Formats: sequence, structure tokens, C-alpha cells
Amino acid sequence: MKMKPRITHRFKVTPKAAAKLQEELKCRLETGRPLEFDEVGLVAGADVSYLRGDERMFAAVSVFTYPDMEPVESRWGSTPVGFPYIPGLLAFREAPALLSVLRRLACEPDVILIDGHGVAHPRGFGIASHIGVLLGVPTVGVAKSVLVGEYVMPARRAGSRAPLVYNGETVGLAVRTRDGVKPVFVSVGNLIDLESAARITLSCCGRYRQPEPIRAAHRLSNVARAGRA
DNA sequence: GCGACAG
DNA sequence: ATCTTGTCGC
Repeated sequence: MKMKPRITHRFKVTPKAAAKLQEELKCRLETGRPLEFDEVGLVAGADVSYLRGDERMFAAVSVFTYPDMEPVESRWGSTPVGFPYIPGLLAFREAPALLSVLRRLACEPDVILIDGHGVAHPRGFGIASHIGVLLGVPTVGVAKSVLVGEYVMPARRAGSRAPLVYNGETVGLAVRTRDGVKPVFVSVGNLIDLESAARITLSCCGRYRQPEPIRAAHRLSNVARAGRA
């Protein structure tokens, strides 16, 4: 039984309509749910890469066993770019490609780590939340930079965190995944709580800043692009 | 109007 | 995201 979107909608819409869709879909969000780590056996990572003058984007997903982090499945695919990059509307650009690849997965990840934000978003509905709602699967947003909110630099040691606050609310955490590296910004996507999101992210990190599943997906999307398939 | 702004 | 050489640090 593969993952199928339980909710579908058009992605080729006006920016105005896109923002409205986010406001509507936000009602289906289920945050604050502790992740049952004992039942997590598969963790996936997802990312997208582009080719300058090409109309296509290359999405990739890599799945690892948890907590052993052994690779079990990878998938990638190219999709025509159908929406421009607009801060706050990233999902309308990349989600179509990611969903296309995710549904071709033979296995069903228990949680998906996505390159981008979850609720740490202007309307509380970033790409990680969007994909999490459409698929009904726990998701976590792991971004390399801030979209909204403020934070104080966390301690230098791996594992240190500092709240990312937006409109007086803690919408995410600046997490130091390795000693001395720049922090990544973790936020809830869907069907998970912030503490679990931070824990799963940290426990998936090897010797690099980004959690292993996302790194693998990032590399795979780059390989796919290089092959221009 | 000005600056900020995931990938 | 992508375009790019050298360069600082472990």
C-alpha cells in the first residue's frame, strides 16, 4: 500500500489563490502529536534541484531505516516547473514534483523530513505542512535559513536549540545539528509535535549539518539533474 | 513607500 | 535554487 494523496487540488493557480488555499488547508493541520518513536521504522528525506535554463526540476526522496539509518529505497523524477519561486508559496512550486516521487515509493515512511519550513511560515502552512496534510503522513520541515521569526543563536554544541518566535509564538527551533555548524530551522509539518520534530531530526544526523535522509535526497536530485534524464 | 524574503 | 576560484580550517 503506497502513499496516495488523500486530498488533491490544483497547483497551477494565481499567487492570490495559492495563499487562500493555504489558509483553507491549514484547518486540516494536526500539530502537537508526539511521534511514537518505538513505531518509527522508516524515515524519508525529500529535496528538489533545478537546471538553469531548463523548464524542469528534479525531485528526489530517500528512505532510511530507523534508528539504524540503513538506506532502503530511493526514487527521483523530473517535473516541469509550473510556478515561480515566491517566498511563502514554495509548495506551489515544489510540492507537485515531490508528491509525484513520494507516491511512487514502494514503502511507506513513518515520517518525512522536508527541505523547507512547516508551520514556521507567514500563514503557518509551509511546504512540509502542505505535503503532510495532503498525504496524511507525519512531516517535519528542516530549513537552512529563516523565512519568518526571530531567534538567538543556540549554543555551539550539537543538540543545542533556541526557539524561533513569530508573532509571539514559538513556531520552530534553531537547532545545532553538529558542533559549530550553522543551525538548521526545524518546525512541525503535520501529525507531530515540535519536540519530536527536533528529536527525529537530530537522531537522523550523521557527520553533517543536514539529516542524512535529506542529504541523500539532495545528492540524488543532483545526480538526476546531471544525467538530465 | 521601504525592507524582508524557505528553495 | 543556480552561477563560480580560491581559501580558511580541521
